[in-house]
Amino acid sequence: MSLKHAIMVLLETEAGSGYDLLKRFKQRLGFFWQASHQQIYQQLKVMHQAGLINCQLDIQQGKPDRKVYAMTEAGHEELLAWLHKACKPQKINDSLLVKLYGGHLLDKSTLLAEVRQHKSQHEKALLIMRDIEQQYAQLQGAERDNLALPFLTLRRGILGEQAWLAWAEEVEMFLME
Amino acid sequence: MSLKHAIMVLLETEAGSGYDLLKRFKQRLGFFWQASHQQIYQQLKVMHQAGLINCQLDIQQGKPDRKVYAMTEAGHEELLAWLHKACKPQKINDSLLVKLYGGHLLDKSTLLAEVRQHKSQHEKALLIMRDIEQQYAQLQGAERDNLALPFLTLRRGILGEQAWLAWAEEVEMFLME
DNA sequence: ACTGATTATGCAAATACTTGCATAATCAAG
DNA sequence: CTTGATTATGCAAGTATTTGCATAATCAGT
Repeated sequence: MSLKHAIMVLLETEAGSGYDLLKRFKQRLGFFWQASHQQIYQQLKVMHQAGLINCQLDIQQGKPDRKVYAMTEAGHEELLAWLHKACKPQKINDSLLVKLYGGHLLDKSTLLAEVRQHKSQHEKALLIMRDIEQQYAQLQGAERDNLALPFLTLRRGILGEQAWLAWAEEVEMFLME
Repeated sequence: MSLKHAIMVLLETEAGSGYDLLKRFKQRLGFFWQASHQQIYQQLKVMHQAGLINCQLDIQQGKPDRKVYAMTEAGHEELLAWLHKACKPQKINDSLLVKLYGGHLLDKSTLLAEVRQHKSQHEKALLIMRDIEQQYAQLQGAERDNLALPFLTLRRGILGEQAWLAWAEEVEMFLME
């Protein structure tokens, strides 16, 4: 399982609470790793018990206390071991394609409507990524160098979305006939 | 959950055993829906209990008996209901990208080796899909028309793999510096 | 003052998926 | 004649994820 390792990649750079991590997932890994708040909180508990991370209570008035987690030496070693081990190819489970495969049971206009709905989501995602790409383009020196790898993961998102949209045009062409 | 619905899309066209379905998943939906034999057998049992499919024993000598499943009326209705309902965007969890994001903890040559390993898998997949595309291109008339939607799902695979490989070149360029 | 979004955490139950094991026959190749 | 691949099915246990519920304060807008 790799939610554990995704969390550690984020904690390695900076300690944080479950809620912090939820936000970091959305902002930084969201295009290629999606995790819900329940997954994160449950996983943090398990990882804490396993000694991969430690926890410091940040007592706040009024608000519930924040639990700030940080990597332990054992966690760091586990992360490095994972990084050195080959990872499996991504598992793909895309219900839109299953639906399209069985689309002869549906009329074209229904399929078209759904494809277009998905298309607008992908367009939105692409715009956001393009925006981040622009911000990166304006960086210089060490700041830019430090973000080289995250930038490459962003490029994966951009190229992936472009391909999705190019495909959607082929689908639209067919369904509008 | 949609494994259920993927199975129904396959059973709708033709009845089959768990093993048949396993093969159909690999050959037909494999590029966008992956299911293991345990998943399929367990799911068939559940679906049978729920009355979505029925089961006929095909007694064979020597070999274990085949259980041949077919759609029931209730299953057909459930499938149609699912097809008419909008589906969620695909959930993406790609550990290679998590690894790359945290790649500053690793040396470039290690990352490069892993990316190249994945690249060869994607190249292989693309070749297979290209081959099926060629076979489709030679079809004519009704046979071709019947496969129009499966062909579009194949196109998704091809465009997706091409984008993946284009991205891999950017990554290699950076990692070879 | 109220409403709804955001911050912040969590339990419990249900559902889904993976891993490891297990059986057992047929068939093709060396 | 034996080895390994393919056909064919499944249990049991462990791990992971989803869904629904629950609490409670702050902050911005109306």
